[in-house]
Amino acid sequence: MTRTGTGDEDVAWLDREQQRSWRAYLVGTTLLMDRLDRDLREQHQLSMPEYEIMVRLSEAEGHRLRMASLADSVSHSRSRVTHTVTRMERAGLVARDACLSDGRGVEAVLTEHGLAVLAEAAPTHVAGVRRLLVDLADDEDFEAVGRVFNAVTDALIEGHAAMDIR
Amino acid sequence: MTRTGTGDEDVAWLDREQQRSWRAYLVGTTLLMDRLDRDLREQHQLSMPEYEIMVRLSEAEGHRLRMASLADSVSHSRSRVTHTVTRMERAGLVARDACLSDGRGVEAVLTEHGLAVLAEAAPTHVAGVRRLLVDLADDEDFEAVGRVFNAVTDALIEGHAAMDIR
DNA sequence: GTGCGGTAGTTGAAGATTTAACGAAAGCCT
DNA sequence: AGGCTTTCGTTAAATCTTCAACTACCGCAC
Repeated sequence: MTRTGTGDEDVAWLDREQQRSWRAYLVGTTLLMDRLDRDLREQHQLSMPEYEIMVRLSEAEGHRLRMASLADSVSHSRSRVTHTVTRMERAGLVARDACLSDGRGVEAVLTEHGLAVLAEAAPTHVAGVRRLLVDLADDEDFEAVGRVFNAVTDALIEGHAAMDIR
Repeated sequence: MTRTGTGDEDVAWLDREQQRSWRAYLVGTTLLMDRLDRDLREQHQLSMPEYEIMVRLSEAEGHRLRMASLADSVSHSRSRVTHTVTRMERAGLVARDACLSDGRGVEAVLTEHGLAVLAEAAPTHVAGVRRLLVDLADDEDFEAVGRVFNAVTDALIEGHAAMDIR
């Protein structure tokens, strides 16, 4: 509002505590994702994005999902999902299937092998998430994390908020 | 402990609420980082990693830091920082300088131009962080995020604070 | 001093992601 | 039916990141 000459007066900077939280989040996220990804790769020859995709497929009807839904559910670009699924297909984790109801459509299906790999990977991955994140936080703090990032998601995806109001 | 045949009994899965928080965090982070990065690129021809590096340099003595410190402070690999700094050097944002006290060392220095670009980018970037994250959360919730990811960082970096367990 | 392990930083190739453009099929409107 | 627009998924190229060497230098032991 006032002017003193530095040019910063109208900028709503973060206060010291907010700054600290923001950086902790940035750095912590970098380290955490890095580590979880590395663990998955070393122990199960899977990347995080691949794992995420397998989880979504495993939860779907018939272990299959249209490419677009898959992309939306993990919030990755369609192109990215195309590439990831191609790699996974090559590894025998998923298969592609034409969509009967829509000539343009393609469905990704989790294979037997994919399901087996997921069943192996899930326990160690979840243990990592616990050990490196969930168990480090108070229950209340972790719930706060959930609230905050649900709000972020709502702000960045149209139609997401409506779904969650319940 | 007991066995019923599904094989899941010894696994400490996340409960419904934890699961929800974890996914919100994953998806929210993906969307948020994507968006902040996109905004920086469109408005200032900068990527998030580049911006992060400029912030660290701007806060350092003489606007300069050893490559290794820079890498540590943003939690990126040294190789990554080498590549990023090379690109930034090409863009005239930083310069490289030999380190006097250590023949192996290299210092990255923020140029005048780099400082000017940062001064332009910072307000809009911070505004985005506020609008898409900080202002969406209760103060207390955001502080919780800070606590959680400080704990994560402590757990993943030796010497950061950890090692008090055991 | 010499040797030796460790650290600093770079390099090039491989891998992953983004971007923009594209062909094919749907949906819609008349 | 015909034309127009949108959506689906893929592709190729550019960009960014990781990975595994590799050089150069430091520090310490002897």
